[in-house]
Amino acid sequence: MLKEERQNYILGRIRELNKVKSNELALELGVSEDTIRRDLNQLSHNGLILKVHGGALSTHQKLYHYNESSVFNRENKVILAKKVVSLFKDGMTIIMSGGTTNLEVSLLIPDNIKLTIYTYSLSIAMQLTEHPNVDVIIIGGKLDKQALVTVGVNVVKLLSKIKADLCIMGTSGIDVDEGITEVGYEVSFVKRVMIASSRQVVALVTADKLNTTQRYPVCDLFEISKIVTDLDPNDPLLIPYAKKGIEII
Amino acid sequence: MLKEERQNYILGRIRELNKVKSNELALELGVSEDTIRRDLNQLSHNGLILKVHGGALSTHQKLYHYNESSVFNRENKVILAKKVVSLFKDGMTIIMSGGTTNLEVSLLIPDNIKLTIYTYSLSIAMQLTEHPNVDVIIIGGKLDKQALVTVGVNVVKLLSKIKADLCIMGTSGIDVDEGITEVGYEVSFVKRVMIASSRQVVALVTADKLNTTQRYPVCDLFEISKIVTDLDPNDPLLIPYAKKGIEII
DNA sequence: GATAATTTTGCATGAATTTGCATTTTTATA
DNA sequence: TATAAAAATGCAAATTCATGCAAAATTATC
Repeated sequence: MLKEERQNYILGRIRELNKVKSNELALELGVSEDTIRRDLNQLSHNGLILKVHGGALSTHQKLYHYNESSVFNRENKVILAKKVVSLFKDGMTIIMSGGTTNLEVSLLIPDNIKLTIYTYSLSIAMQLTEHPNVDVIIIGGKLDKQALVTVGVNVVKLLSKIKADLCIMGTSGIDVDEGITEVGYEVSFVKRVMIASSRQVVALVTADKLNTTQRYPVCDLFEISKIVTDLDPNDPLLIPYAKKGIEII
Repeated sequence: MLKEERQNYILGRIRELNKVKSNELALELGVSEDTIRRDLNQLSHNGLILKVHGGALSTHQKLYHYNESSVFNRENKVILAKKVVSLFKDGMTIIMSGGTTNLEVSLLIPDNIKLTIYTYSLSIAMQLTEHPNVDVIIIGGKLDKQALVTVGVNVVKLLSKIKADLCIMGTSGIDVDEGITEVGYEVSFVKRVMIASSRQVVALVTADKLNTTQRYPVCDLFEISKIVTDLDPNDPLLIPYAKKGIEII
């Protein structure tokens, strides 16, 4: 058995098990542990695996880890996110805003669906790298370290050139009369551009945002086509919105 | 079960439960409590968890956490990274390429230094959000999920418009005659543009990359001004490069 | 195809790592 | 303060590792 052949076998083994032990490989392949060690060192040297005492691990261990417990009100956001992903159809081009609700959405996209997603959120982009069939396009610009999103004129300029099927937009405030409003001016501006670039707008609204108003206006209710909440679609709180002709999910 | 495997399990457990108890882990994993304690101490030492009497707690309120143990050859990269940050002066504009060496650099930038950093690496951008005085500008584009960097024509177009003081560039191969070379065509192209946009180019070279050549040429040696390695600057391996007039650090 | 050069492999040695246990010290809590 | 659980410490056994070296296998060259 050739060296390369053996090393390919080891790589395959690591891909399937995520780890290998030197002594087991030596037995499996009928060579000395020294040889295995040398193989592992070479593979590790090429960055293909991670050598550890006693064997090796897959390097495909994530460099960054998502910390579920730091998401506020997570259960409700998951309920909401599940409804959102049901709107996704194969081949769609989608713009996603930032926020932890959208982050949950990106976690729940089924593996088999093919999408192109534009986002200016670092966290969402990071999360989407785990999805096998989503093409991610990051909208670059100056990074807001607090919100982990890019902001500024470049973001607006880039967004305005996109043509998307769907805009999945987190909200800070929504009200029957005032429409959708935002805390920050910059974000409100970006969201207006997102809306203009999308055929359909879906507003993500957790119950605590209903009937609240923030400082900066984003858009009137008639500009959005769907509201997704963590409530039952027939909840009385939602009736005024349904009456405006918006589909409630 | 390998030690690292066990520690990964513990980390996973903490992520999902927010806390673990030593005695329970010992039972779950079939090892002594001493071993668990040693694991917890090591993880705690790396800042990944918070060790407490009886077990450990999750530390990070952060949404994403950097996993140091998955970086290959980390000790040497840290040595190298320390030298790199010594080149940073207040007010500089810097372009940083991707790669784990540069990731270590971004970890080690002193808090008091003010910089503007352009990067197309998601991991580096994420890391830099922890720095109080660095303005981060993300170069957007299609995301390469493997390398966690943006690629494509947009990246090139945006890079070519930047004027930076310093370009901190990871390398895949460097050779006295062949200059700097890269594994992938796309990356080699991006690096050429980075170089053209910077007043000074600093090449990051771990010892194992010295005198190796990859498939795609990036630039000749005379185009770079400094080489930073994890070796002693007077190491005989580096003499041929010094003779070409490149400063070795 | 023969021969030389190079690479690969297995083994011996001592060093280093990992682990569990016994003992002592510290901590949490009633 | 008393008590039990947990932690620190030192130690020994088992395993793994790095290194040098010679034999074996592979590759290159004629």
